[in-house]
Amino acid sequence: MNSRKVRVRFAPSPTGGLHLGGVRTVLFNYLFAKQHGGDFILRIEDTDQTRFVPGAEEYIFNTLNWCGLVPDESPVHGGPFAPYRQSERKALYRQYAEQLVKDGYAYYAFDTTAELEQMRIDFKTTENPSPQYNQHIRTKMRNSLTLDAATVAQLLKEGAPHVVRIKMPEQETVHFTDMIRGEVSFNTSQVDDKVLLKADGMPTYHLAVVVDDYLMQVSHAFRGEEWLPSAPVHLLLWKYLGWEAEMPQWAHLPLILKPEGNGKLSKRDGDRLGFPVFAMDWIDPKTNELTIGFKQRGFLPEAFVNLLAMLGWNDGTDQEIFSLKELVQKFSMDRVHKAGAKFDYEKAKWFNHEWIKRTPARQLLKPVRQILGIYDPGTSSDPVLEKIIDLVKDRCTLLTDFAQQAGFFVALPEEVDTGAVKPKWDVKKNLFFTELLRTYQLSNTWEAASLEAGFKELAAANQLKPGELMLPLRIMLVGGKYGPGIFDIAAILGKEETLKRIELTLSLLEHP
RNA sequence: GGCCCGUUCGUCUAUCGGCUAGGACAUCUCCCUUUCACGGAGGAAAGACGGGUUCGAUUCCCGUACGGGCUACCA
Repeated sequence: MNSRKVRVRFAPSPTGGLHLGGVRTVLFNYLFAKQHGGDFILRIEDTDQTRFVPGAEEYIFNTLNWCGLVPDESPVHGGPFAPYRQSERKALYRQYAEQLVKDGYAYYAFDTTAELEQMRIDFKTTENPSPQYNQHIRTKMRNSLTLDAATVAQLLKEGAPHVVRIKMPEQETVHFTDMIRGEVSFNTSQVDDKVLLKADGMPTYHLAVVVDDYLMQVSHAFRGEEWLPSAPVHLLLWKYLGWEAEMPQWAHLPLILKPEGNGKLSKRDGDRLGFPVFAMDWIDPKTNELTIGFKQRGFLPEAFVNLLAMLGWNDGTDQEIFSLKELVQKFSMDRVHKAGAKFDYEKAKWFNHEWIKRTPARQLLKPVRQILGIYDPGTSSDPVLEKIIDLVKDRCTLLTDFAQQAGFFVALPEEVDTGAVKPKWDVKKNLFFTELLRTYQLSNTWEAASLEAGFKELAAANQLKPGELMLPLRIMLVGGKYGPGIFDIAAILGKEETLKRIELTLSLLEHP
């Protein structure tokens, strides 16, 4: 076993928004690192210039920041193993690729794209619909294994475009112990000769991940299950490069699946089913298309992190609500599931609701101000807003729900649903409210209990049932059939505002 | 097609050989609430299939079925 310091890395490619699965990988990396007093490092895998999307790297940082998963080392934070962008480490990879060729573990391949395509057509059969560049095919292609040394030297000298491919051994069994799956093994004759170094001199993921993990002294490598089939390539590379003793421990995380049907969760599913799959809003600079994020949908970062953690992990008890701090304490790799989990947006919203309920009003001040559009503390002071938040937060599942649940406190209702009272509206009720106006006008105190008492007294005097009058009052103050106790609302609204709204609606009901 | 991984209520999951199979979301019923929610009580709901091993299998092994992933000079 190695006693090295724990160092884990998350290495996204900047090709778009960070989706649920991506953030969960970050989370598990982070939790494991922090739990062991280790480092969580962020590396950017931007070796594919054709897919690189400007702005994506910054977006990744913003997401990590919002979630509270700040790396110890990264392209922006710096660190002892800089640079952390693969595009800036380009020169490094070539030398290792050459070393592999020299040692006979890899070879140059000069095949053109067209030749490769032709090969896939020529060797395609019903039994083998997708022929691979493997130990059989390579003997029929143009590479340093089939060409004589002089020709190869000449081609290289001429600068002929070429790639470096790993030479997979025949009939060897490669096996390793996955932290989640246990013993996993592969027969090398089943895996193809993957490209290690591309014609443009950039490494593929296979070479880069091994070289960088080695150089950056990564001790544990967590990634999605979709990487499992290429694990033998990486294992062999560690061995061929002579670094076997330093190889990190692997963990392949289960996939997050789409809610209906089967398959990996994709951005499309979110669009189709109406829920976010990205942590934060993502605008594709190529298409200008906006994909809504969990943040903008009204999720608290605590809830988002919590829901992600529970998608594939639990602590063995019935507890479901965990703070990030608690997760760091209780997380354990051996309780991560093997099977993929379908994403359930309803449950996700439940997590958010729980977090809104248990977050102190103070901490909700900022997001609520943003949603209500009141940035000026003068409009509504913090203490008042805190009172409002405490009154309504139980009925808010998303932060955006505060718009409806609390909007009427800070502004006149946009729409007053007079239709809800009009059918039963009559002279007696009109009279009652006119009198109520006078009573409230004269009252010295202005708090919920006395307002309610006065209301009921007056109702009795007019021989009306309070129940019939509460809804009209609610419509007057709130505008609709929702919100907390009506006298609590009136108390916060204040005398002037309350009377104003009653008068306003009263005239609306009289002169439609 | 090949290789790899997986399989407990509709969904997320507990169970590390003794199970009347527990919890949560969703759903249904009732209570609370003179709005809408929150909340409370309760109901319905699961071990893919077939073989072993064992006194005993959801749990261990094998096979089958089903699902998923990979099969690019993408990660």
